[in-house]
Amino acid sequence: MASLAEENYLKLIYHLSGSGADEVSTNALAEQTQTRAASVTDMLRKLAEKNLVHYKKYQGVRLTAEGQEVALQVIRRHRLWEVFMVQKLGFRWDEVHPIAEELEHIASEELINRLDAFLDFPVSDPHGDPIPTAAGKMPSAEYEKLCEVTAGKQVTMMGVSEHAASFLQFLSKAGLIPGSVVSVLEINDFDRSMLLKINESGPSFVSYEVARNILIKFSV
Amino acid sequence: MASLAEENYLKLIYHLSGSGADEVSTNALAEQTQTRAASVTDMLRKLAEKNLVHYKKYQGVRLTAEGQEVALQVIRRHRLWEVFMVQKLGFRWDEVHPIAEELEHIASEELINRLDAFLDFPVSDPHGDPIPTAAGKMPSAEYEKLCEVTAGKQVTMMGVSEHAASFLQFLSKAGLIPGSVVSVLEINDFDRSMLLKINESGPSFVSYEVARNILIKFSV
DNA sequence: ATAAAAATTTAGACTCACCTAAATTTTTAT
DNA sequence: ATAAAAATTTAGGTGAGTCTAAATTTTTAT
Repeated sequence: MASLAEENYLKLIYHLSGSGADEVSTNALAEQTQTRAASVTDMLRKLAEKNLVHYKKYQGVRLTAEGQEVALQVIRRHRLWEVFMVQKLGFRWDEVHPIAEELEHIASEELINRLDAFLDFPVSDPHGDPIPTAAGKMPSAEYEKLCEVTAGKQVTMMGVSEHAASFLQFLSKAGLIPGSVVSVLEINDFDRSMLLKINESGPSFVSYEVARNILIKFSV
Repeated sequence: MASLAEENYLKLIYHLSGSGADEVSTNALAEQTQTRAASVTDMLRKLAEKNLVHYKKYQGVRLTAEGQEVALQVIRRHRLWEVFMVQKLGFRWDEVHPIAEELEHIASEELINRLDAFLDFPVSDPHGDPIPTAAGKMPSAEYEKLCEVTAGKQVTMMGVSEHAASFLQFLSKAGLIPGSVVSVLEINDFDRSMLLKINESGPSFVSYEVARNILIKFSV
Protein backbone atom coordinates (compact mmCIF):
# COMPACT_ATOMS: atom_id res chain seq x y z
CA MET A 1 0.00 0.00 0.00
CA ALA A 2 2.44 2.64 1.20
CA SER A 3 5.30 3.37 -1.22
CA LEU A 4 8.91 3.37 -0.15
CA ALA A 5 8.93 7.17 0.11
CA GLU A 6 5.70 7.16 2.10
CA GLU A 7 7.04 4.54 4.51
CA ASN A 8 10.11 6.66 5.08
CA TYR A 9 8.02 9.74 5.85
CA LEU A 10 5.81 7.84 8.29
CA LYS A 11 8.79 6.36 10.09
CA LEU A 12 10.42 9.76 10.30
CA ILE A 13 7.28 11.47 11.57
CA TYR A 14 7.07 8.79 14.27
CA HIS A 15 10.64 9.43 15.39
CA LEU A 16 10.50 13.23 15.19
CA SER A 17 7.21 13.42 17.04
CA GLY A 18 8.58 11.57 20.04
CA SER A 19 6.80 8.28 19.27
CA GLY A 20 3.75 9.98 17.82
CA ALA A 21 3.09 12.35 20.71
CA ASP A 22 3.72 15.82 19.23
CA GLU A 23 3.21 17.60 15.94
CA VAL A 24 6.09 17.63 13.47
CA SER A 25 6.96 20.66 11.34
CA THR A 26 7.43 20.73 7.60
CA ASN A 27 10.93 22.11 7.96
CA ALA A 28 12.01 19.40 10.39
CA LEU A 29 10.92 16.79 7.87
CA ALA A 30 12.63 18.60 5.00
CA GLU A 31 15.89 18.68 6.93
CA GLN A 32 15.84 14.98 7.79
CA THR A 33 14.70 13.74 4.39
CA GLN A 34 17.28 15.92 2.65
CA THR A 35 14.55 17.45 0.54
CA ARG A 36 12.87 20.86 0.31
CA ALA A 37 9.95 22.08 2.37
CA ALA A 38 7.81 22.30 -0.77
CA SER A 39 8.39 18.61 -1.47
CA VAL A 40 7.40 17.77 2.09
CA THR A 41 4.15 19.71 1.73
CA ASP A 42 3.32 17.68 -1.39
CA MET A 43 3.91 14.43 0.43
CA LEU A 44 1.96 15.48 3.52
CA ARG A 45 -1.06 16.25 1.36
CA LYS A 46 -0.80 12.80 -0.17
CA LEU A 47 -0.41 11.06 3.19
CA ALA A 48 -3.38 13.01 4.53
CA GLU A 49 -5.51 11.90 1.57
CA LYS A 50 -4.61 8.30 2.40
CA ASN A 51 -5.56 8.86 6.03
CA LEU A 52 -2.07 8.13 7.26
CA VAL A 53 -1.55 11.56 8.89
CA HIS A 54 -3.57 14.39 10.36
CA TYR A 55 -2.52 17.48 8.47
CA LYS A 56 -3.76 21.06 8.52
CA LYS A 57 -1.97 23.68 6.47
CA TYR A 58 0.65 25.58 8.48
CA GLN A 59 -0.16 23.49 11.57
CA GLY A 60 2.29 20.61 11.33
CA VAL A 61 1.49 16.94 11.06
CA ARG A 62 0.66 13.98 13.31
CA LEU A 63 0.29 10.27 12.53
CA THR A 64 -3.18 8.74 12.46
CA ALA A 65 -3.63 5.36 14.15
CA GLU A 66 -3.25 3.82 10.71
CA GLY A 67 -0.12 5.81 9.95
CA GLN A 68 1.41 4.84 13.26
CA GLU A 69 0.72 1.19 12.52
CA VAL A 70 2.65 1.45 9.25
CA ALA A 71 5.48 3.33 10.95
CA LEU A 72 5.79 0.68 13.65
CA GLN A 73 5.85 -2.09 11.07
CA VAL A 74 8.71 -0.39 9.26
CA ILE A 75 10.60 0.14 12.52
CA ARG A 76 9.98 -3.48 13.49
CA ARG A 77 11.44 -4.71 10.21
CA HIS A 78 14.41 -2.38 10.48
CA ARG A 79 15.33 -3.51 13.96
CA LEU A 80 14.82 -7.22 13.31
CA TRP A 81 17.12 -7.04 10.28
CA GLU A 82 19.72 -5.26 12.42
CA VAL A 83 19.58 -8.08 14.96
CA PHE A 84 19.94 -10.60 12.13
CA MET A 85 22.94 -8.86 10.65
CA VAL A 86 24.76 -8.52 13.97
CA GLN A 87 23.85 -11.84 15.58
CA LYS A 88 23.86 -14.13 12.56
CA LEU A 89 26.08 -12.47 9.98
CA GLY A 90 28.69 -11.01 12.32
CA PHE A 91 28.30 -7.35 11.37
CA ARG A 92 29.31 -4.70 13.89
CA TRP A 93 26.56 -2.53 15.41
CA ASP A 94 27.91 0.55 13.68
CA GLU A 95 27.60 -1.01 10.20
CA VAL A 96 24.04 -2.24 9.99
CA HIS A 97 21.89 0.89 9.92
CA PRO A 98 22.23 1.82 6.22
CA ILE A 99 21.57 -1.75 5.05
CA ALA A 100 18.55 -2.03 7.35
CA GLU A 101 17.23 1.17 5.75
CA GLU A 102 16.83 -0.87 2.57
CA LEU A 103 15.70 -4.16 4.09
CA GLU A 104 12.98 -2.45 6.14
CA HIS A 105 10.92 -1.93 2.99
CA ILE A 106 10.53 -5.61 2.14
CA ALA A 107 6.91 -5.96 3.07
CA SER A 108 6.24 -9.70 3.49
CA GLU A 109 4.75 -10.23 6.95
CA GLU A 110 5.45 -13.93 6.72
CA LEU A 111 9.12 -13.18 6.16
CA ILE A 112 9.35 -10.86 9.13
CA ASN A 113 7.50 -13.11 11.50
CA ARG A 114 9.66 -16.09 10.54
CA LEU A 115 12.77 -13.94 10.92
CA ASP A 116 11.52 -12.90 14.36
CA ALA A 117 11.16 -16.54 15.38
CA PHE A 118 14.55 -17.45 13.86
CA LEU A 119 16.13 -14.75 16.03
CA ASP A 120 14.26 -16.03 19.12
CA PHE A 121 11.91 -13.06 19.39
CA PRO A 122 14.43 -10.40 20.39
CA VAL A 123 13.02 -7.47 22.36
CA SER A 124 15.63 -4.93 21.34
CA ASP A 125 18.01 -4.27 18.48
CA PRO A 126 21.82 -4.10 18.73
CA HIS A 127 21.61 -0.46 19.90
CA GLY A 128 19.15 -1.29 22.66
CA ASP A 129 16.14 0.15 20.83
CA PRO A 130 12.94 -1.80 21.52
CA ILE A 131 11.44 -3.87 18.69
CA PRO A 132 7.72 -3.31 18.03
CA THR A 133 5.69 -6.50 18.36
CA ALA A 134 3.97 -8.28 15.49
CA ALA A 135 0.75 -6.86 16.91
CA GLY A 136 2.10 -3.32 16.44
CA LYS A 137 2.90 -2.31 20.00
CA MET A 138 6.15 -0.52 20.82
CA PRO A 139 7.51 -2.00 24.08
CA SER A 140 8.19 0.91 26.41
CA ALA A 141 11.82 0.88 27.40
CA GLU A 142 12.31 3.71 29.84
CA TYR A 143 15.91 4.07 30.76
CA GLU A 144 17.94 6.76 32.51
CA LYS A 145 20.78 8.66 30.89
CA LEU A 146 24.24 7.81 32.15
CA CYS A 147 24.92 11.53 32.66
CA GLU A 148 22.27 11.59 35.38
CA VAL A 149 23.86 8.86 37.50
CA THR A 150 25.65 9.98 40.67
CA ALA A 151 29.18 8.93 41.65
CA GLY A 152 29.49 5.56 43.33
CA LYS A 153 26.49 3.95 41.61
CA GLN A 154 26.64 0.80 39.50
CA VAL A 155 24.43 0.55 36.40
CA THR A 156 23.93 -1.63 33.33
CA MET A 157 24.22 -0.13 29.86
CA MET A 158 20.95 -0.68 27.97
CA GLY A 159 21.32 1.30 24.75
CA VAL A 160 22.13 4.57 23.01
CA SER A 161 20.13 7.61 21.97
CA GLU A 162 22.62 8.62 19.26
CA HIS A 163 23.26 6.24 16.39
CA ALA A 164 26.11 7.83 14.43
CA ALA A 165 28.62 5.18 13.36
CA SER A 166 31.52 7.20 14.80
CA PHE A 167 29.83 7.36 18.20
CA LEU A 168 29.12 3.63 18.16
CA GLN A 169 32.69 2.84 17.18
CA PHE A 170 33.96 4.95 20.05
CA LEU A 171 31.73 3.08 22.48
CA SER A 172 32.86 -0.32 21.18
CA LYS A 173 36.46 0.65 21.74
CA ALA A 174 35.64 1.66 25.31
CA GLY A 175 33.80 -1.65 25.84
CA LEU A 176 30.53 0.21 26.28
CA ILE A 177 27.88 -1.94 24.65
CA PRO A 178 24.42 -2.97 25.80
CA GLY A 179 24.86 -5.32 28.74
CA SER A 180 28.08 -3.75 29.98
CA VAL A 181 28.20 -3.20 33.74
CA VAL A 182 29.33 0.32 34.53
CA SER A 183 30.37 1.90 37.83
CA VAL A 184 30.61 5.66 38.08
CA LEU A 185 33.87 6.29 39.94
CA GLU A 186 34.06 10.10 39.73
CA ILE A 187 32.24 13.03 38.16
CA ASN A 188 34.10 16.22 37.31
CA ASP A 189 32.06 19.25 38.30
CA PHE A 190 33.50 21.67 35.74
CA ASP A 191 32.61 19.72 32.58
CA ARG A 192 30.46 16.89 33.96
CA SER A 193 32.79 14.30 32.43
CA MET A 194 32.83 10.93 34.15
CA LEU A 195 35.40 8.38 35.19
CA LEU A 196 33.91 4.91 34.73
CA LYS A 197 34.79 1.33 35.48
CA ILE A 198 33.41 -0.75 32.60
CA ASN A 199 33.00 -4.48 33.28
CA GLU A 200 36.33 -5.69 34.66
CA SER A 201 38.61 -3.30 32.77
CA GLY A 202 40.59 -0.34 34.03
CA PRO A 203 38.95 3.11 34.40
CA SER A 204 37.85 5.15 31.33
CA PHE A 205 36.83 8.78 30.88
CA VAL A 206 33.71 9.79 29.02
CA SER A 207 32.59 13.34 28.27
CA TYR A 208 29.18 14.68 29.27
CA GLU A 209 28.22 14.61 25.59
CA VAL A 210 28.90 10.88 25.48
CA ALA A 211 27.23 10.14 28.83
CA ARG A 212 24.14 12.04 27.71
CA ASN A 213 23.64 9.57 24.85
CA ILE A 214 24.06 6.37 26.84
CA LEU A 215 20.95 4.74 28.28
CA ILE A 216 21.24 2.72 31.48
CA LYS A 217 19.27 1.01 34.16
CA PHE A 218 20.31 0.68 37.77
CA SER A 219 21.71 -2.74 38.65
CA VAL A 220 19.65 -4.75 41.14
CA MET B 1 24.20 2.29 -10.22
CA ALA B 2 21.43 0.30 -11.90
CA SER B 3 17.91 1.14 -10.73
CA LEU B 4 15.45 -1.50 -9.63
CA ALA B 5 13.71 -1.45 -13.01
CA GLU B 6 17.04 -1.67 -14.83
CA GLU B 7 18.16 -4.63 -12.72
CA ASN B 8 14.92 -6.42 -13.53
CA TYR B 9 15.39 -5.87 -17.26
CA LEU B 10 18.98 -7.11 -17.18
CA LYS B 11 18.04 -10.22 -15.22
CA LEU B 12 15.20 -10.92 -17.61
CA ILE B 13 17.35 -10.42 -20.70
CA TYR B 14 19.83 -12.88 -19.22
CA HIS B 15 17.14 -15.51 -18.68
CA LEU B 16 15.34 -14.99 -22.01
CA SER B 17 18.56 -15.03 -24.01
CA GLY B 18 19.52 -18.47 -22.68
CA SER B 19 22.20 -17.20 -20.30
CA GLY B 20 23.24 -14.35 -22.55
CA ALA B 21 23.74 -16.38 -25.72
CA ASP B 22 21.00 -15.12 -28.08
CA GLU B 23 19.28 -11.87 -28.91
CA VAL B 24 16.04 -11.05 -27.08
CA SER B 25 13.08 -9.36 -28.77
CA THR B 26 11.25 -6.29 -27.56
CA ASN B 27 7.97 -8.17 -27.50
CA ALA B 28 9.35 -11.01 -25.42
CA LEU B 29 10.50 -8.47 -22.84
CA ALA B 30 7.19 -6.64 -22.91
CA GLU B 31 5.32 -9.87 -22.26
CA GLN B 32 7.47 -10.89 -19.31
CA THR B 33 7.66 -7.46 -17.69
CA GLN B 34 3.91 -6.98 -18.07
CA THR B 35 4.51 -3.70 -19.87
CA ARG B 36 4.09 -2.48 -23.43
CA ALA B 37 6.60 -2.79 -26.24
CA ALA B 38 6.96 0.99 -26.36
CA SER B 39 8.04 1.04 -22.72
CA VAL B 40 10.58 -1.66 -23.40
CA THR B 41 12.06 0.33 -26.28
CA ASP B 42 12.51 3.32 -23.97
CA MET B 43 14.29 1.19 -21.40
CA LEU B 44 16.52 -0.51 -23.96
CA ARG B 45 17.72 2.87 -25.20
CA LYS B 46 18.58 3.81 -21.64
CA LEU B 47 20.40 0.55 -20.94
CA ALA B 48 22.33 0.92 -24.20
CA GLU B 49 23.40 4.44 -23.22
CA LYS B 50 24.73 3.02 -19.95
CA ASN B 51 26.59 0.33 -21.87
CA LEU B 52 24.67 -2.46 -20.22
CA VAL B 53 23.23 -3.88 -23.45
CA HIS B 54 24.03 -3.99 -27.15
CA TYR B 55 20.99 -2.59 -28.89
CA LYS B 56 20.26 -1.76 -32.50
CA LYS B 57 16.81 -0.60 -33.48
CA TYR B 58 14.59 -3.45 -34.69
CA GLN B 59 17.42 -5.93 -34.10
CA GLY B 60 16.78 -7.15 -30.56
CA VAL B 61 19.07 -6.81 -27.59
CA ARG B 62 22.03 -8.63 -25.98
CA LEU B 63 23.79 -8.04 -22.66
CA THR B 64 27.24 -6.47 -22.67
CA ALA B 65 29.86 -7.98 -20.37
CA GLU B 66 28.99 -5.25 -17.90
CA GLY B 67 25.27 -5.93 -18.19
CA GLN B 68 25.81 -9.62 -17.68
CA GLU B 69 27.82 -8.92 -14.55
CA VAL B 70 24.93 -6.94 -13.10
CA ALA B 71 22.43 -9.64 -14.12
CA LEU B 72 24.50 -12.35 -12.45
CA GLN B 73 24.79 -10.32 -9.25
CA VAL B 74 21.03 -9.96 -9.10
CA ILE B 75 20.53 -13.68 -9.76
CA ARG B 76 23.14 -14.49 -7.11
CA ARG B 77 21.31 -12.40 -4.53
CA HIS B 78 17.95 -13.87 -5.49
CA ARG B 79 19.13 -17.46 -5.13
CA LEU B 80 21.04 -16.90 -1.90
CA TRP B 81 17.98 -15.33 -0.30
CA GLU B 82 15.92 -18.31 -1.44
CA VAL B 83 18.36 -20.67 0.27
CA PHE B 84 18.18 -18.54 3.39
CA MET B 85 14.40 -18.54 3.49
CA VAL B 86 14.12 -22.30 2.96
CA GLN B 87 17.03 -23.51 5.06
CA LYS B 88 16.95 -21.02 7.91
CA LEU B 89 13.40 -19.71 8.06
CA GLY B 90 11.58 -22.90 7.15
CA PHE B 91 9.76 -21.63 4.06
CA ARG B 92 8.68 -24.15 1.43
CA TRP B 93 10.40 -24.01 -1.98
CA ASP B 94 7.18 -22.93 -3.64
CA GLU B 95 6.81 -19.84 -1.43
CA VAL B 96 10.12 -18.05 -1.71
CA HIS B 97 10.28 -16.73 -5.25
CA PRO B 98 8.14 -13.58 -4.89
CA ILE B 99 9.90 -12.49 -1.71
CA ALA B 100 13.31 -13.08 -3.29
CA GLU B 101 12.20 -10.82 -6.15
CA GLU B 102 12.25 -7.99 -3.63
CA LEU B 103 15.30 -9.01 -1.61
CA GLU B 104 17.42 -9.39 -4.76
CA HIS B 105 17.59 -5.61 -5.12
CA ILE B 106 19.31 -4.95 -1.80
CA ALA B 107 22.69 -4.04 -3.18
CA SER B 108 25.17 -4.38 -0.29
CA GLU B 109 27.94 -6.72 -1.40
CA GLU B 110 29.06 -7.11 2.19
CA LEU B 111 25.60 -8.32 3.12
CA ILE B 112 25.46 -10.87 0.32
CA ASN B 113 28.93 -12.23 0.92
CA ARG B 114 28.27 -12.62 4.62
CA LEU B 115 24.95 -14.28 3.86
CA ASP B 116 26.77 -16.64 1.47
CA ALA B 117 29.20 -17.60 4.25
CA PHE B 118 26.38 -17.95 6.79
CA LEU B 119 24.69 -20.42 4.43
CA ASP B 120 27.98 -22.34 3.94
CA PHE B 121 28.50 -21.25 0.35
CA PRO B 122 25.64 -23.14 -1.26
CA VAL B 123 26.12 -24.00 -4.94
CA SER B 124 22.45 -24.18 -5.85
CA ASP B 125 19.14 -22.77 -4.69
CA PRO B 126 16.16 -24.78 -3.40
CA HIS B 127 15.04 -25.46 -6.99
CA GLY B 128 18.44 -26.77 -8.02
CA ASP B 129 19.42 -23.63 -9.95
CA PRO B 130 23.12 -22.84 -9.69
CA ILE B 131 24.20 -19.78 -7.67
CA PRO B 132 26.59 -17.39 -9.44
CA THR B 133 29.84 -16.93 -7.55
CA ALA B 134 30.94 -13.71 -5.85
CA ALA B 135 33.35 -13.33 -8.78
CA GLY B 136 30.42 -13.32 -11.21
CA LYS B 137 30.66 -16.77 -12.76
CA MET B 138 27.58 -18.90 -13.30
CA PRO B 139 28.46 -22.51 -12.40
CA SER B 140 27.43 -24.69 -15.31
CA ALA B 141 24.98 -27.29 -14.13
CA GLU B 142 24.19 -29.49 -17.08
CA TYR B 143 21.57 -32.02 -16.23
CA GLU B 144 19.37 -34.34 -18.27
CA LYS B 145 15.60 -34.16 -18.32
CA LEU B 146 13.77 -36.97 -16.56
CA CYS B 147 11.65 -37.51 -19.68
CA GLU B 148 14.77 -38.65 -21.54
CA VAL B 149 15.66 -41.43 -19.11
CA THR B 150 14.95 -45.02 -20.24
CA ALA B 151 13.07 -47.60 -18.19
CA GLY B 152 15.11 -49.45 -15.58
CA LYS B 153 17.55 -46.59 -14.90
CA GLN B 154 18.14 -44.98 -11.49
CA VAL B 155 18.77 -41.22 -11.30
CA THR B 156 19.01 -38.43 -8.75
CA MET B 157 16.71 -35.43 -8.99
CA MET B 158 18.79 -32.24 -9.29
CA GLY B 159 16.29 -29.46 -9.96
CA VAL B 160 13.43 -28.13 -12.05
CA SER B 161 13.12 -26.07 -15.21
CA GLU B 162 9.62 -24.82 -14.36
CA HIS B 163 9.14 -22.75 -11.21
CA ALA B 164 5.36 -22.29 -10.92
CA ALA B 165 4.24 -22.72 -7.32
CA SER B 166 1.57 -25.23 -8.34
CA PHE B 167 4.14 -27.41 -10.10
CA LEU B 168 6.49 -27.27 -7.11
CA GLN B 169 3.68 -28.15 -4.73
CA PHE B 170 2.78 -31.15 -6.87
CA LEU B 171 6.39 -32.34 -6.78
CA SER B 172 6.63 -31.95 -3.01
CA LYS B 173 3.55 -34.10 -2.57
CA ALA B 174 5.10 -36.77 -4.76
CA GLY B 175 8.33 -36.55 -2.75
CA LEU B 176 10.20 -35.27 -5.80
CA ILE B 177 12.66 -32.70 -4.53
CA PRO B 178 16.34 -32.13 -5.32
CA GLY B 179 18.27 -35.08 -3.90
CA SER B 180 15.46 -37.61 -4.32
CA VAL B 181 16.59 -40.91 -5.80
CA VAL B 182 14.31 -41.93 -8.64
CA SER B 183 14.04 -45.23 -10.51
CA VAL B 184 12.14 -45.34 -13.78
CA LEU B 185 10.01 -48.49 -13.54
CA GLU B 186 7.95 -48.17 -16.73
CA ILE B 187 7.35 -45.75 -19.59
CA ASN B 188 4.02 -45.72 -21.40
CA ASP B 189 4.55 -45.43 -25.12
CA PHE B 190 1.28 -43.73 -26.00
CA ASP B 191 1.65 -40.63 -23.75
CA ARG B 192 5.24 -41.00 -22.53
CA SER B 193 4.06 -40.91 -18.90
CA MET B 194 6.33 -42.63 -16.40
CA LEU B 195 5.93 -44.92 -13.43
CA LEU B 196 8.59 -44.01 -10.88
CA LYS B 197 9.91 -45.30 -7.61
CA ILE B 198 10.87 -42.26 -5.55
CA ASN B 199 13.25 -42.88 -2.65
CA GLU B 200 11.76 -45.73 -0.64
CA SER B 201 8.08 -45.03 -1.30
CA GLY B 202 5.60 -46.92 -3.46
CA PRO B 203 5.37 -46.22 -7.21
CA SER B 204 4.06 -42.89 -8.58
CA PHE B 205 2.92 -41.81 -12.04
CA VAL B 206 4.16 -38.60 -13.66
CA SER B 207 3.05 -37.20 -17.01
CA TYR B 208 5.49 -36.38 -19.81
CA GLU B 209 4.81 -32.69 -19.11
CA VAL B 210 6.04 -33.15 -15.55
CA ALA B 211 9.01 -35.34 -16.49
CA ARG B 212 10.08 -32.76 -19.08
CA ASN B 213 10.54 -30.17 -16.33
CA ILE B 214 12.54 -32.30 -13.91
CA LEU B 215 16.32 -32.18 -14.13
CA ILE B 216 18.30 -35.26 -13.13
CA LYS B 217 21.72 -36.78 -13.16
CA PHE B 218 22.49 -40.50 -13.45
CA SER B 219 23.36 -42.11 -10.14
CA VAL B 220 26.91 -43.49 -9.86
C1' DA C 1 8.15 -9.51 -55.84
C1' DT C 2 5.04 -7.43 -53.29
C1' DA C 3 1.14 -6.87 -50.24
C1' DA C 4 -0.50 -7.97 -45.75
C1' DA C 5 0.71 -8.97 -41.11
C1' DA C 6 3.61 -8.59 -37.28
C1' DA C 7 7.04 -6.32 -34.71
C1' DT C 8 9.04 -2.23 -33.31
C1' DT C 9 9.76 2.62 -32.72
C1' DT C 10 8.26 7.52 -32.32
C1' DA C 11 5.36 11.12 -30.46
C1' DG C 12 3.01 12.90 -26.93
C1' DA C 13 1.08 12.25 -22.31
C1' DC C 14 0.63 10.57 -17.37
C1' DT C 15 2.08 9.73 -12.22
C1' DC C 16 5.48 9.88 -8.57
C1' DA C 17 8.58 12.28 -5.98
C1' DC C 18 11.22 15.72 -6.32
C1' DC C 19 12.75 20.82 -7.68
C1' DT C 20 12.87 26.46 -7.76
C1' DA C 21 10.67 30.78 -7.36
C1' DA C 22 7.05 33.41 -5.72
C1' DA C 23 3.16 34.08 -2.65
C1' DT C 24 1.13 33.55 1.76
C1' DT C 25 0.72 32.69 6.66
C1' DT C 26 2.64 32.53 11.22
C1' DT C 27 5.95 33.91 14.56
C1' DT C 28 9.10 37.08 16.64
C1' DA C 29 10.94 41.37 18.01
C1' DT C 30 10.49 45.97 18.91
C1' DA D 1 0.57 46.73 17.30
C1' DT D 2 3.09 46.14 13.56
C1' DA D 3 7.05 45.31 10.71
C1' DA D 4 10.59 42.08 9.78
C1' DA D 5 11.83 37.33 9.76
C1' DA D 6 10.80 32.64 9.46
C1' DA D 7 8.00 28.94 8.05
C1' DT D 8 4.99 27.09 4.86
C1' DT D 9 2.34 26.64 0.75
C1' DT D 10 1.29 27.38 -4.22
C1' DA D 11 2.52 27.39 -9.02
C1' DG D 12 4.86 25.56 -12.50
C1' DG D 13 8.54 22.36 -13.95
C1' DT D 14 11.81 17.97 -14.12
C1' DG D 15 13.31 12.87 -14.84
C1' DA D 16 12.11 7.97 -14.34
C1' DG D 17 9.24 4.68 -15.99
C1' DT D 18 5.18 3.83 -17.69
C1' DC D 19 1.05 4.49 -21.15
C1' DT D 20 -1.83 4.98 -25.99
C1' DA D 21 -1.99 5.99 -30.74
C1' DA D 22 0.28 6.55 -34.92
C1' DA D 23 4.24 5.78 -37.90
C1' DT D 24 7.81 2.85 -39.52
C1' DT D 25 10.48 -1.32 -40.34
C1' DT D 26 10.82 -6.22 -40.78
C1' DT D 27 8.86 -10.63 -41.70
C1' DT D 28 5.69 -13.72 -43.88
C1' DA D 29 2.79 -15.42 -47.39
C1' DT D 30 1.36 -15.60 -51.89
